[in-house]
Amino acid sequence: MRVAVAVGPGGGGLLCPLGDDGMPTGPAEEVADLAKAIAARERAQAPRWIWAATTRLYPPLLAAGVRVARCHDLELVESLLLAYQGRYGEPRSVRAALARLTGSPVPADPVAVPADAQPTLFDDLSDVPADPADTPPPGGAEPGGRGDAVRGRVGAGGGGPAGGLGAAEELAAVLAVYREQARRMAATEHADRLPLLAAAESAGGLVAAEMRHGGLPWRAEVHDALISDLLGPRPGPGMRPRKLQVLADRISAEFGRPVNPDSPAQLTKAFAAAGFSVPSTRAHVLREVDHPAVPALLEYKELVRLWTAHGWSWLDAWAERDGRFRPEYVVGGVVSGRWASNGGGALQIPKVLRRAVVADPGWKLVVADAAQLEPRVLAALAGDRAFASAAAHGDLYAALAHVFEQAGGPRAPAPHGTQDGGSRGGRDKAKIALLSAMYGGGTGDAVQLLGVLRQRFPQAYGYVEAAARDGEAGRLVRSRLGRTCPPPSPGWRDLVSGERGAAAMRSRGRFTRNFVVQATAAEWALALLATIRTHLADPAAVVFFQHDEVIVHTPAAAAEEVAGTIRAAAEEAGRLLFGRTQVVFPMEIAIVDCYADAK
DNA sequence: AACGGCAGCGCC
DNA sequence: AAAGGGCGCTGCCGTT
Repeated sequence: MRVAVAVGPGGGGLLCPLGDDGMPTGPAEEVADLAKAIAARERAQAPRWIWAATTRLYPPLLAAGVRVARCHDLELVESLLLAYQGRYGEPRSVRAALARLTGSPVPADPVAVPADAQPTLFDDLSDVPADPADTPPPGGAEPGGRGDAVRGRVGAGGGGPAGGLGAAEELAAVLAVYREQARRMAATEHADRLPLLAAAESAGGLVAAEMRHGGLPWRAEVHDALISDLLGPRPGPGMRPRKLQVLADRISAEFGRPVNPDSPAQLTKAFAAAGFSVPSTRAHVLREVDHPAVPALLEYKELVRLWTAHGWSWLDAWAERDGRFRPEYVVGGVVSGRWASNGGGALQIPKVLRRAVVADPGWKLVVADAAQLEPRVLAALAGDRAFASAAAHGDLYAALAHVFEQAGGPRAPAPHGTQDGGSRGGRDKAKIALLSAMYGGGTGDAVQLLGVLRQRFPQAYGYVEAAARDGEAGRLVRSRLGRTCPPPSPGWRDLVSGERGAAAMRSRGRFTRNFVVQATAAEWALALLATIRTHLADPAAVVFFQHDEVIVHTPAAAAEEVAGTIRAAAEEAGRLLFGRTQVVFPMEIAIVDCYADAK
């Protein structure tokens, strides 16, 4: 069962049931309260909702207390299909897709509206004024500030009517573009896979909106205590926290002159004056420099990072009064299909701050992490029997180390008594070899290990090698379900034939080599997330997702059950992508009160 | 004063 | 121990 949706003015809209062929089975129904109508149909039929963009449609539904199980997000799918066709970065809105279909001028995508300007009602495109002067920017933004974003959104309309689409036009566009997308998916050599990817991506859009709506539990007072302890009390405006000032003074004293530790240029000069020529002032470089300012400098770097990225201004901006952190997630924001985030650095929460992520009283956090996801994905992708059987159990790296040691013969005997079948050092080497194969590295020890990898696991090795060769030749590569890497940049072919062409060629090879694994891992994670979401019993909710890790916030009594749901979802994700495979995707799961207590 | 590139470092 | 892939965010610094 499928129902197409279009948004009208004043919270109303149009609903149109579709048959299996994607054609309407009857006339569209005009409804005065779209949220209410969708809620009723969701209860009765739980259809797949066909709509223009989850980012526009779903937040107001959530605000009205309405959740849906499934959708087809035309905008996200348009991106996937354009990429599949090698047409990266073209406008992906429904209006643009329709314009391509009808041969009319293609409007540029609207500039993203600021994250804090979320609509409280349905904003259909016809509500966007033709003249920005009609609408004062939210929050009374100063000229040249947020107002420009609003202007850009309207002005980007191109050939369409100035005010965008009315409900009837939007519905017509949704129907036409949906049918066209189905046709394009069916026409690919991955006709059975792209629809899976489309469904997973669309489900991702739903979870992303729900995660933003629900928020990650965040205890501002814990965060504050933590940074106050490390940095000293909150300083006045324009002042450094006390501990940073102490360190800065000590650094200057050790150099014998004032040095701004925030300035790489000043630091380089100061080191030069002291007789140390440093190529950069990165921490790992400075660690090797024998100068008395170094220890204070390293400590300063660590703390200043915490202060600037996650200090009190972060708390002011992001820790909401109801004890939640609500970042904006951007589904498919990374070309590999990983998510990006907008504001708050949601996908870069430092480990020390995980202390501030605490379950509500009577609730638990179920923190689940896919163990060694990318190498397992490679094993399943390549269909390498030997590699897959190494990945058929718990510790993949240990299993590989075992194989390596056998390959090495008497020269590298394994110490006895280790329970995982290989020495610690062997395991680390296996890990390095594998990461080198997937990332395109291969210096030092890794060269030799890569040779072993190639002999013992020719298909797995060959799989990433082939992806690298494709990239070096300027060709496209795809994930398991058909997500496609960008073509080389316009100047790339000239660059490659030029003087320093080899470097550019290898660089693209490393990118495509990694792409096939990273993008397939990302879609495995998407399938995991979607499956978890559909099997989660009501008050429990996914509150965080980061590449290969998911956190569910649940009433304590249901925590064990949630853990089971997650394990089952991991198996299901493997089946969805790879069918029958002996590769397993084990999850490391911790049931905790505080994120910092996981693993 | 505003903008963009870069350095540096946090996460996977 | 670092390197190899992907990001976001901040402050510095040169340019406009």
